[in-house]
Amino acid sequence: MDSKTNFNYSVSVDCVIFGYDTVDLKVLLIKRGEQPYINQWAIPGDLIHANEGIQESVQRVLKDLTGLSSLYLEQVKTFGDVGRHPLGRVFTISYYSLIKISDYKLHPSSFAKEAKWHSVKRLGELAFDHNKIFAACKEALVNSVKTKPIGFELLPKKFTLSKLQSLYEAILQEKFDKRNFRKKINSMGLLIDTDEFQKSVSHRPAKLYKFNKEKYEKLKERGFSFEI
Amino acid sequence: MDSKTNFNYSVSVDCVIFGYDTVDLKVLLIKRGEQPYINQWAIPGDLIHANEGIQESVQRVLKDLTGLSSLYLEQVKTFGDVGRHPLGRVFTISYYSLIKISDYKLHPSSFAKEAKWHSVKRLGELAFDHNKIFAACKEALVNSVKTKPIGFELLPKKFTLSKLQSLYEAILQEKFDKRNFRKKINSMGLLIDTDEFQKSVSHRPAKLYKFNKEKYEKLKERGFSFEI
DNA sequence: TCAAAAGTGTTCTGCATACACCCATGT
DNA sequence: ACATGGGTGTATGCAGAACACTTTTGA
Repeated sequence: MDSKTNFNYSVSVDCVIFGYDTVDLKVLLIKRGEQPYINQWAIPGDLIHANEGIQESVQRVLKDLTGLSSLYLEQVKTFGDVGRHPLGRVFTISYYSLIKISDYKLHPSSFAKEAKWHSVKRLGELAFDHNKIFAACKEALVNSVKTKPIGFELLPKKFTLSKLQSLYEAILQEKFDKRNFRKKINSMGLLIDTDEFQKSVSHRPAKLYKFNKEKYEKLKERGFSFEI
Repeated sequence: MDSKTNFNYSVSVDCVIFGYDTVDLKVLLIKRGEQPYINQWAIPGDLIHANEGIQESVQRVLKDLTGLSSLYLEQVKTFGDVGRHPLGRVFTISYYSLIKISDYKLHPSSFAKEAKWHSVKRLGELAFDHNKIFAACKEALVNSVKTKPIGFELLPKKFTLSKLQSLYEAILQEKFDKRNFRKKINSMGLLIDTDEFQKSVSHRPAKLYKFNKEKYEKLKERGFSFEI
């Protein structure tokens, strides 16, 4: 730390953006338009600017790419293997975030030429060490989806209990019993029963619920812990 | 990423070293011998060298300071607020580690003039943003101590069930019922009953146990999950 | 004989699990 | 009328929580 000669590394953020579309957990990837790894899919990211905090930087990347702010953003892990970037020593701080796919439009001012939602089940080989980064972020998502009601954020404002269950099944890759799932959700008392129903479905229409975020915040303060 | 002009940041590792001494959970801090924050207590750390991986770097710091390798090492979070270091943009990747206090000696070749174990209950104001770093690492320790048998690593090879209980109580800041605690530990079947007992204690001598690490590894592979 | 910690079982309660049938709607 | 998913209750087992007395040793 004695001289300026130590200041010769670069630091970026990479942001694994998760979304959900009634079937599958998805991740938003960009196709690289330049070397290295040209034309390969990659996790969106950028170098951290000089006067920008880490989280600010992630939010900028996300906003540039999607026009959206994240519903949820969490730092996961920092990667910095010696050879991970051909141009020099680049550390990358990985985050994951959640957005609603239905809100998403590829943003015109984006730095990415092409961006696409990929099912998390079938990712090919990504640029750099991005497969490792993805795996770490996926694991972090799974962990916090079990202990925080962030899953709700991926659904439309009003949703049915079956949709909620499908979402958890997609993320956790595990089937749940319908009655037990509903029992657990109900016992938490975090849903508001709108008195609306699905329309024009060719079966008995399901009730629509909203997530009661205020109540969750209050319960949390009193030591309530969410668990699925 | 177009030119070398982006390579002007610095990256360090900070390592929160936890130990336990029959009463209290402790953390090893060093007293800074230079500006900034001269004479304040700080979490040991160092800049990452050019040809060194992140984890390698943490291990070097730990070895230089204590002469020991860590029994456990885990990356926690990266800090990089714009103003956190007066000399420039310095990111720090924080780790926590566990060592046995009884094995520890201040290493002669150490870069630290003074190092001392502090009870985690009474830390004063630390250098830089080290109070924030400490808090994050403490939380990470608590989380993994509940789900991995890393607590065992902090005790002598042979220990009594009461010592084990005290350790968990110190780390988790929570009292346990003696019978229920023993029941749970026994039901996991991870202890080897040495047929030895404490000596020259002025009360009924307690049985000594060893941790059965091999068995734990096997059980883990079969899906066993440790939980306290 | 006293002080100090070791050691030991049972009861109760609540939560997770397993499980099968009727209901409302569109076609 | 049929196909499709929506919606509901009960019985069982297991694990966590509460709880008090006897034992062994050194001083």
